[in-house]
Amino acid sequence: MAEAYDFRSIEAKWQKRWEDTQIFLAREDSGRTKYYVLEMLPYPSGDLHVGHAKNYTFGDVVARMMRMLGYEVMHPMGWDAFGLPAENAAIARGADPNQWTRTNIANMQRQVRLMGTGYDWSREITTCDPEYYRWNQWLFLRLYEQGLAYKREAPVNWCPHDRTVLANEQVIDGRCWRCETLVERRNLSQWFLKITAYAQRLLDDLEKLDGWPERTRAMQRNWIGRSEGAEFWFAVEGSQERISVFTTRLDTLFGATYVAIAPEHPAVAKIVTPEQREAVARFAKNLQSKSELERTSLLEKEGVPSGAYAIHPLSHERIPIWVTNYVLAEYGTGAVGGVPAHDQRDFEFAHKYNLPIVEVIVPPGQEPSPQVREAYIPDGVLINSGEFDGTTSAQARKAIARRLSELGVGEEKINYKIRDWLISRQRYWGTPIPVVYCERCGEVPVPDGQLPVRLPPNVPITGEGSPLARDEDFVKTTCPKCGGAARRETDTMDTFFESSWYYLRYLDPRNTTLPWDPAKARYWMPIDQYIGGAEHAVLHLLYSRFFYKFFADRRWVSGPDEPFTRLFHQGLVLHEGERMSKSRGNVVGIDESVHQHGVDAMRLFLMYVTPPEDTSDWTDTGATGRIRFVNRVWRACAPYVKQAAKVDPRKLPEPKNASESALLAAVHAAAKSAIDETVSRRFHYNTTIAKFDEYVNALTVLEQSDPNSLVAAYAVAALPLIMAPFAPHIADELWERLGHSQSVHLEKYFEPDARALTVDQITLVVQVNGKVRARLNVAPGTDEEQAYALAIQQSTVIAQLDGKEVRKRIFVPDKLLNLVV
RNA sequence: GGGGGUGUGGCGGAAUGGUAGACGCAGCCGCCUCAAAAGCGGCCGGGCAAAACCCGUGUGGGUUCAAGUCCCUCCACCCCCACCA
Repeated sequence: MAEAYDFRSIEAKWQKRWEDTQIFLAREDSGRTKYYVLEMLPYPSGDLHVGHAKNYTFGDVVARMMRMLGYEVMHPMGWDAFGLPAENAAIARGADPNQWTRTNIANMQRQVRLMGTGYDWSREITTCDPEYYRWNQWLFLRLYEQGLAYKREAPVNWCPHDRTVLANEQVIDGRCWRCETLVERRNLSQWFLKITAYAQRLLDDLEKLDGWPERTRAMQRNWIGRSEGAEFWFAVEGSQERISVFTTRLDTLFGATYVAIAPEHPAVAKIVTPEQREAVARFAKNLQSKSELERTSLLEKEGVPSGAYAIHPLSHERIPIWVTNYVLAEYGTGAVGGVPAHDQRDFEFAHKYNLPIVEVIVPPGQEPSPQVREAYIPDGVLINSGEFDGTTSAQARKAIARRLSELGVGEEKINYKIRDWLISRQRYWGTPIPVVYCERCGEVPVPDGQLPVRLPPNVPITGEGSPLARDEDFVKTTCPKCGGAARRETDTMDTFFESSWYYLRYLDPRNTTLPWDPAKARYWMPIDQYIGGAEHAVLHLLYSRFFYKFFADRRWVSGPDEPFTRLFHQGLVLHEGERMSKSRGNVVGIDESVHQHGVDAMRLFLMYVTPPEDTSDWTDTGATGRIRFVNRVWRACAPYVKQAAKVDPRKLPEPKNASESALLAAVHAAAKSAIDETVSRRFHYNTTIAKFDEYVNALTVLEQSDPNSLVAAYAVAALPLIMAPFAPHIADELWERLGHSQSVHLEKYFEPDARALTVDQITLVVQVNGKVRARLNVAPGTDEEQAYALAIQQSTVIAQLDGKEVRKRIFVPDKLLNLVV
């Protein structure tokens, strides 16, 4: 093999070979311990770039390592194929969404194969296949039966550009997460999933997920947003209405000098006085015309008096009710007690409208302020609070809650920020919601036997209104209950529905009677290592946890009721320091990169440039370094292949000299690093690949001094085993040239031997008062006395000791000797 | 405002409390070559002519025989959430 390394033909050869021999199939009956590693399934947007490559390469290295370490590895791939871009392509250039999606999938399949990733393709799924989405519908019906899927009218987020509603999780800074259009509020009748029923469990179980990044757990905690407080009501003077409010600061209750209420609150219409009716209506209308963003980013708090008065539940004082722009209709009860002295927002509002400011909390041992200039937020001691004066905030919260409860006007309460998950979309390219509306029977779920409710082809997509609603052939149906005329639901499901359970379908992708066989879930679940972007922290990852808990409650899965034991967020890939984007024209595509550098070099570069969780920067010069490495491997191995073919890489040779033991140590250190980074789940393969460099460097050194070295031949024989998960193509090619008939990827991983890692000379550091003064080359195991005797002969040490007495010696075997004087 | 995180050469980064800067990129010098590319060898934190010595992991302190690493202070930057009552 004197020829130069031709990565193009060799990589293509092995990709075909792996596929033909199906070496990556996952089975349940191997008797091995299972390991399920999964990258979040991609949306088939058209082309893969090196950012995708980093993600899939990382998962593939982990999968190949675990397989060689003796696990039965599940590593599947699929396509998250429903969604807006297909439909937008249809609107923009008349493409058929199905055709558009299928074309993209075909191209991306080709590219994924081009990367040499070892997937079990027999389990591939595509979520827009009727055989997939029928199980979406089936699961929806099970949720419906349990009261966890329901329809109601509610103020929802409406994206005027995409002409659909959005889940709360899909509104980012008041804008649509896809097109960044300002989102509007609309009252619409929509389907929801009752994720709030699982709020507490979703929160509590975050504690168990110690294999997740802390920031992701923190984000979910914040999103669920539990707060402990109390709910109580104000009577409205001269009315039967009561205004309920939620507060976490019941200790400040006596400081409430007004009630603030959201304009959308249903009580507003009932309590507003005739004189104020017009002003309130105008205020509400003005506010409604504003987008969510304009509304929530308003700095100025404004309001109008309703004209009505509330009665304070304890002091029985009469306080005004104001309709304001700063109380959220969707959180808590939509109304709050205004406590200007102890809440900055209330302070600003009261200041503007000259409402009274009553101080009720002071720091312990302090007098009330002569003039309140800003809200005092911390806990303290109560004043101006009747019988509660002198108690601490913490005591007062309990005591006041008790009193309100005795009076029957309130109680302690836990509130969550999380809302139910809105899944209706007024779009075409999604799973039809399996419900019909019958004039006689009302809302009727489609029976299982009639699934799937198929998405009709050739529906014109103009972007105006729900496309399915215009397809009369689809809409007109008969009632499953009475057989009478009925109309189908024309909304489709949020695509996060299908991605909340797809990892279970991989386990049993061709099952025609159930979405998956619970026995298969018992073997494979939970997912041992999940890999994907941090942007899904509260969308996909929270929805999936919710679904999985529902499945666990139904006993469709067993074991822990969390689907993802360990989670890893890979970092972005930049290009020369900039974010890759089509508009910048700086996207580094897979085809281009593979053609230029080869797959192995690309994989090595992506794993080498940073630890996988960090942002990495694709630079052509950096990638060049890994091409050099691949070529170096080839050149360094070439002269030894003949000899290495006769050497057993599992049998440790005896080194004859220092270069040989250095190479031997480098070989074993490289394997040890690969194993350590994998089993520790740290995955810092950048350090492993650095050790590959040292491996090949040591081999090159030996090659020049001793072309017949047996240790060098051994290093060449072992190299494919050690590098296989990282550079799978060149590894298999070398393995074959060494005379092996079976793929190296089916071999057991190389086992590092501690004996090889011990070298005959170590550097022992001599410190004086903690500063390094000399380095001794000694045999490992040199004891303290020997080391000391050598150390005090060193001129640099003598100079530092300068006749002073050595008060203390610290000796760390094979590491250092510190002399304290 | 709340939460999470990060600060190490020109750059990416390495370092179970124990030799700071492994490995690579860029750069510089040399060998090879008619020449270039590739390859091979060497240098590469700062100060000094310099082995020695001094300084050096955002800042200031502390713990320790020993701190990039542990604790506290401050500074800077990044990410997420946010009139959430």
